[in-house]
Amino acid sequence: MAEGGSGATGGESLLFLTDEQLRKGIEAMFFAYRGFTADPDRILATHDYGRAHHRAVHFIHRSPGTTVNNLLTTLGVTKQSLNRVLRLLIEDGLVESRVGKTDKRERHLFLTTPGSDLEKTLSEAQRGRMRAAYRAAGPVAVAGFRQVLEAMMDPELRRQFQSLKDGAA
Amino acid sequence: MAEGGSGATGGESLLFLTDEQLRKGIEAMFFAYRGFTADPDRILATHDYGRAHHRAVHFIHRSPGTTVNNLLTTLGVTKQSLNRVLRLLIEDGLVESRVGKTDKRERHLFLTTPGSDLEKTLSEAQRGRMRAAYRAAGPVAVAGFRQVLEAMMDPELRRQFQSLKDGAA
DNA sequence: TTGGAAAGTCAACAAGGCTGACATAAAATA
DNA sequence: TATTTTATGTCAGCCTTGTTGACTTTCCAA
Repeated sequence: MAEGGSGATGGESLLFLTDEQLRKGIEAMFFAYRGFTADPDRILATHDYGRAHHRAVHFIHRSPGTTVNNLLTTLGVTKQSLNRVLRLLIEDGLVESRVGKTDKRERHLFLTTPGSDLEKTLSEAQRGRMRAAYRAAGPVAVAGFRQVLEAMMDPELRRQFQSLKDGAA
Repeated sequence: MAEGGSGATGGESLLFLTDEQLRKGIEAMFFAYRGFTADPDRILATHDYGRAHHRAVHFIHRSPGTTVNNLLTTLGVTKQSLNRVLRLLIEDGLVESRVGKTDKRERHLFLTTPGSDLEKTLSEAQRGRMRAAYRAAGPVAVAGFRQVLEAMMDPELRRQFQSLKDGAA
């Protein structure tokens, strides 16, 4: 209230830490996350998969050969929960699970060609929205966006995110 | 890859629209959202409520006297789904439902004192993290954060968000 | 060599989405 | 006035995706 209503946030003064500003940030996260997942969700629905499958496929693509254990740390779910998702993806031939060479308890996960295709479709859709948002907001805003998001993560997740950020391949 | 690794995003050039940058933004959203919900989730767990209850309580606090129909548009769920949540909150005495004066079909929703208390606890926790992130990133970053989030919303949700932003009381 | 830890799987349950069908009351309209 | 539409609530049943508990296989270290 009593806000003038110039730009998106004002943001020049100390005002950006009022409860009101924080509440707006919270609601913005809520609504933006809905948009963020909307496009992949639509695609997934036509394939009888859900968000959980998307996340698995994304991170297997991101780190081919990752183990189940790695993956469930990244995703923050229980192994039982992940297992259900993986089982279906493997049955459907989107993911391949290879027994570890040095440690036979481990399963290394890879996308098959159809798995890669789905990943591509999903990430294209999601990147499309992201690209539009980035373009609309401009590089300075994007840098700020990323800074705030990183600061919002739990420290452990932030470390994980940062190690994913540049590294690997 | 081949990124130099100076700031969070680089962000000065056209680089901010590469697929790699977009992928990082996507993963940042994912991990940040986990942080965003972590604190309230912990509190809710001790009260036998879930995220759905939090969302209802938040928006009833935000717009006291709102109708069921308004609320389910805002939340983007079905009335059956919302009803299950509201029924429990009303039973537990956190929410009060008053028959509309002008239109007696409508139910207007209000937080009771205990409902307000829970809302306060939850939003304090969530604002705490938000405040820390805002403080760490600074006002310019915050402005950018908000710009990108708004650009990411579905147009209809964006309108809704913007009308909530300053308006009402 | 044996006992514990680690990785993964199976089973069962809960939360919270969803659809469909139906009831009621009130409002709007023909 | 009679009919239709709107707002809400409720029952039943389904699905996804979390959870815990119990179990097997494998590895490693005492």
